[in-house]
Amino acid sequence: MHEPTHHTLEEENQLVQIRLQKLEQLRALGLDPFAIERYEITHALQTVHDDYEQLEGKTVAVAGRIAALRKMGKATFAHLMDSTGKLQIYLKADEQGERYDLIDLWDLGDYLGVQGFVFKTRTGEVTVHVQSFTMLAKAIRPVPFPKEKGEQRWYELHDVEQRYRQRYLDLLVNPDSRRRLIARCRMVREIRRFLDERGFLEVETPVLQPIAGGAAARPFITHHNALDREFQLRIALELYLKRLVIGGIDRVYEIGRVFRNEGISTRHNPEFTMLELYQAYANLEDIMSLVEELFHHVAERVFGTTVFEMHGIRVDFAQPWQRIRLMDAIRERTGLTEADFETLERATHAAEKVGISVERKDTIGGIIEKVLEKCVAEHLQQPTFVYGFPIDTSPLAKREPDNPRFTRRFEGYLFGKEVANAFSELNDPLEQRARFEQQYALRQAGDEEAHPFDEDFLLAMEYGMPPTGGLGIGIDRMAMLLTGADSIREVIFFPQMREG
RNA sequence: GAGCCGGUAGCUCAGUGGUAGAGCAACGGACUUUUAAUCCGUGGGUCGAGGGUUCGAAUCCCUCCCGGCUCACCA
Repeated sequence: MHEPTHHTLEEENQLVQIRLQKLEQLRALGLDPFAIERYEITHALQTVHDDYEQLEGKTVAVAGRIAALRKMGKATFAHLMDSTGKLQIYLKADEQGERYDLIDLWDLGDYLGVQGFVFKTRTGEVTVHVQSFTMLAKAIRPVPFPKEKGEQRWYELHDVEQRYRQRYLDLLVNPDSRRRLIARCRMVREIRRFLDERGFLEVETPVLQPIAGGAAARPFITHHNALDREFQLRIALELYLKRLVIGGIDRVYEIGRVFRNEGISTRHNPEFTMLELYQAYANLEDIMSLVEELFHHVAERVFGTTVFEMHGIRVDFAQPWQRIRLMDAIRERTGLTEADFETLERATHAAEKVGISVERKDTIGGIIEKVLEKCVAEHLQQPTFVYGFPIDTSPLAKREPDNPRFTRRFEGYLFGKEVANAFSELNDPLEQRARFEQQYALRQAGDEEAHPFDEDFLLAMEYGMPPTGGLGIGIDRMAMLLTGADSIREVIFFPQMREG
């Protein structure tokens, strides 16, 4: 634990000192900006542009941050910014009288409320001719608003570290960041809307779990003082949602944070957002259709198009996804066949032939999935369902009836990256017990990420679980692909950072 | 965890052994339809931190911190 660092503003630089002095002057004049509680606005800034025809000559009240300030003697122009956009304001000295000098106490970043009439300058820009104004709050640190001309920007906040650590500044001054992060929020909203329309119930399940199961990953561990026992932070939503299906909630989903105690990279944040849904009486093909419709819906509703492009590849979510059996995809790309993976020895040999190093803990299925990741995934640019995953890496999925080494499981790929994972859920409690036992054996053999044995979940399944289709989607990854972000940190407001 | 690159003014960046710089921002002045406003002037720095080499270090060496990219585990 580190003691928090306390700064005193007196120690800060002259830019802060000057703003503090301006604040004092305002207070001395009885205009303390921090005493203001409310300012009644008639319009958001963008709506003044949108409704200019009706508003011309009319009086409006608007508010926002000062994002640009151009004082030219006895006339002053400024731009206010709010969450909808920007609007220019105009003040004249002879109309304002003594109050005109208050402009000298304005800084970029301050909040201003103004009342005035709407007009267009001779260069055609919609502007509010200010009659009265009030400072609503003051920024005592300089906000790095860039210089702008049209779409061009100068002196923009580029420093990646500062953009992540002080995301509020990034949001204020970098429109691309703002658009991308808001798009992610709207995606989540549209996913909810899509599922709600189809009769799914959104639920919340425990984050603190006795045994974090449902995926292969190392958990975070925490401690409950009153119970004096250890809990793990969830690594997946799966096993609790299935308990709810057993409890009669036939269509259920959760969008929630899960936690995996693993490395941080451009594609990994220790806490990330998962969507998992379960639909009783649905099979794998039903879930494929659901995924197709979900992406179509989100694309259209959030981005207004079904066509997306990344690195020169165009995809269209109005089209059905391609479907290919995993072992067929591997054969197409490597020439390796199912027979090459019959035994661990042969599978190891086959993997090494295509340049993949096999670790001791790898199972046959693990090796097959490595071949998928290394040799096949990058070719799956168009939306594609790869189905028929090995049984030993899919301990919660039903077997394929005619090929028991593989399961009724698919992964959805897009632009070469995995975006969805779905099973026809295993609902046979006897087989589920046997699968957990296999995972337990792997764990005993040193695989820390093998699925834990969950006796309480088995108990639930023994009371009867319907045939069920299930789906998991990494929301952050989905947001990266649809917004064209190269790093997961660009689609998470506050990504994990080391202590700075 | 490994390799490569980076950290200099509020912001964006120059500066590779010899007095710490530029643009924007700030401050003072001029300017009543500007819009990267313009013009004149002024102030502003723990050069990520610590140690070392040297007459002299932002610069060379070592250690550490933080970030980026690539790789490995994974979603």
